[in-house]
Amino acid sequence: MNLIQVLHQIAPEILGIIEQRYAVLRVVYYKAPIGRRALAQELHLPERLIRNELEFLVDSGFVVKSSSGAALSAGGERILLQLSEYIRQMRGLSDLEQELGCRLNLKAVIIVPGNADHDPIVKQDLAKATARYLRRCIKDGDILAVSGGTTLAEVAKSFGQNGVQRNIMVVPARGGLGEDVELQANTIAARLAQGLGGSYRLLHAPDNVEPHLVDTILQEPSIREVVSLCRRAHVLLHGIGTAEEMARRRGLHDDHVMQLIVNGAVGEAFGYYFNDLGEVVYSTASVGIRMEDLAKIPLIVGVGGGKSKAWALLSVIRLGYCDVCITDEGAARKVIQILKSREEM
Amino acid sequence: MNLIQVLHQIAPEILGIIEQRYAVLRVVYYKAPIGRRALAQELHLPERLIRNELEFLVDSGFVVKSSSGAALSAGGERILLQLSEYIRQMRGLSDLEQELGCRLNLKAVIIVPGNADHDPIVKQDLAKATARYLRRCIKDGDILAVSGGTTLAEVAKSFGQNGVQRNIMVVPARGGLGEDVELQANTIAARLAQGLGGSYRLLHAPDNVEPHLVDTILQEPSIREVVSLCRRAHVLLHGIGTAEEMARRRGLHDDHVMQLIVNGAVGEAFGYYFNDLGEVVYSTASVGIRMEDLAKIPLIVGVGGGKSKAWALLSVIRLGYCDVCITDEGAARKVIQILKSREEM
DNA sequence: GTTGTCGGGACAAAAACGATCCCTCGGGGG
DNA sequence: CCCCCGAGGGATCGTTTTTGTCCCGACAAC
Repeated sequence: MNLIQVLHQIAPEILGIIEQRYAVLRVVYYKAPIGRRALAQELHLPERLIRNELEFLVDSGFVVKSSSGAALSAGGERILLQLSEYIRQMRGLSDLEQELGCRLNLKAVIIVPGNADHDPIVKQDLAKATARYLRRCIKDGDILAVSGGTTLAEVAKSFGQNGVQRNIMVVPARGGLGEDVELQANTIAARLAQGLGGSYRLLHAPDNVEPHLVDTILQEPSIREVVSLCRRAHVLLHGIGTAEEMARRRGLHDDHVMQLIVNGAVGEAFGYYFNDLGEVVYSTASVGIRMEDLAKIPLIVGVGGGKSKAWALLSVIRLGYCDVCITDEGAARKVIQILKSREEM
Repeated sequence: MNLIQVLHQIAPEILGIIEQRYAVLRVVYYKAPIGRRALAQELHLPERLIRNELEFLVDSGFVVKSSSGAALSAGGERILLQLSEYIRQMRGLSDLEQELGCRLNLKAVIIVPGNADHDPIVKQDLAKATARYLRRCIKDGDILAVSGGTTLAEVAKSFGQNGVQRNIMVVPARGGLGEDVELQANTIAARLAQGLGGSYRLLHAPDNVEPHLVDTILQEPSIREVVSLCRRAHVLLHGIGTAEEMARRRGLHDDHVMQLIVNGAVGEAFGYYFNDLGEVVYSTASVGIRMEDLAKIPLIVGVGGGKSKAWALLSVIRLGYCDVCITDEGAARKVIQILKSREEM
């Protein structure tokens, strides 16, 4: 029995204290400089309590205050990092990771605390965790294929700049999709390449294309080349989204979206829509990576958080083409719950 | 940086909570069944607080209440054991053990939390730790020699009964001394033998004997045999006392005692009185083990707690004939302090 | 039977908390 | 250049929780 378990039993109230203090630190870190009131609103805690916490943190030297609000000191950032590891343990996330990995046959699972549906900061944590993982597993000479979406955009943002030039090629795994340039695979590929100190290619093609045009488009040499790189990727990083979200981003009509949902579509990946058993219920023609290419990619990393994405995660993982899953506590617990309820049936 | 250090920084108040809860558990364990008021008095805490603590502990199932007071449940004893290890870590006793071991060239150091001078329960903890250590290191066929004193009496008491018969011989390392039968080496040897499941011999001789009579007494076969066993002991366990305490127990006159103290005597072992540098300043003739026999004993364990015994401990250890030291936090910190102040000089 | 201590109930004092105020100040936008 | 917003700090005040104390009936030991 380790210290955390003992504490759980002998002094359960302190875990709340720690989590609260951790929550404050974390928000200050991500939102610095931030004032008491904003902090209180963010954390749904009374302002006075925030004041006490801040006072303590300032006295301890973890937080510095300026006229524009509170920010973490260097020591604060250090302690936050340390603390986050123990928070994971406290919530039993290490165990949860093991359980998920075992049940779903994954090479690795990384779970960050919280629920991205309710707390936007969790998405940033997720992104940071993904960035850390990527930095660790990408080797020189690798080709990294990336998809789009808000989560991966966050990953790219959290990457920062890496001065060291490395021989890494980042390619978008899908074409252009929807409106927001920040969420495009192209944009993300470029950002990630910067962050990793590598180079990148752009895929100048729409993702959503008339089936009979796919072959024509692929004859265009610049597109062909990128797609071919993509299919030889060593690592594929893709954001996992709900079917509905993806269908809307693709600009499908409302009734078409409804149709998908009625058919049980919960997840989407590279133009294929799955039900929660991992069966394809609909597919759109797609420039970029295709299902049959996935088998050849040594490492596929799926990223997605929030309880609402649990079914999507499950469906994508069930496909068997996901080796590493990076998600959050909300989604992970829901997935486990779904799996357990299925066992009982 | 481990969890405890992180907690120290991020939430120092919780260490207090833990220590307090631990203190309650410990007292309940040693004084069961005990009531709120007695508990409050013992711990110097307000009664109401004790009530809250007890309520929590009862709800958690660690404590059971009867009409005669509170007592630990099986789960409570388990958690207390677990907790004590972490308390050691919290107070940095593991580090302290290492430091002492290193500075004084000891094979092993065991330090229990607290100060036996102020809190009698610490002596019981010390005894329990000693018992645990003995159980671990005594092998079949060993001869164990023991001295007397209050601390060792406590060790014997805490040993309990061990049903398993083993081939272990316990012999007293010194003769009879003073009045109280409970503190005699003979009594303790007998008790320890029972606890260890071994056999014992008694040394029917006074410890304090006229010098010219020593040889005569040693001619008595029953005495000779025990002393000879003693000198071939594999393990020697001796309680460390202050020179003054031992001199008084030996029944020396007040002015003689004063003389000793003026001469710098701070520690005593087997009839020899040392100053704090480990030099012999006085010796009485002694039946039983002698200084020159110590070198031949493979494992010498010294036990003693309380800040007041720091100098005695230091003097005995400085002799070089102590391999393992079992003491408490109060004494250990004082010893370190003494050593450091000497370095500065 | 007396006595001491047990747990539990009750209650006032005190402290902590929570929700708002107000004031001052600095920086960015008009 | 000035104004205004949001920052921190301090203060108020009713409410809730915690704390300190006392008392009571019960049980066990003497």
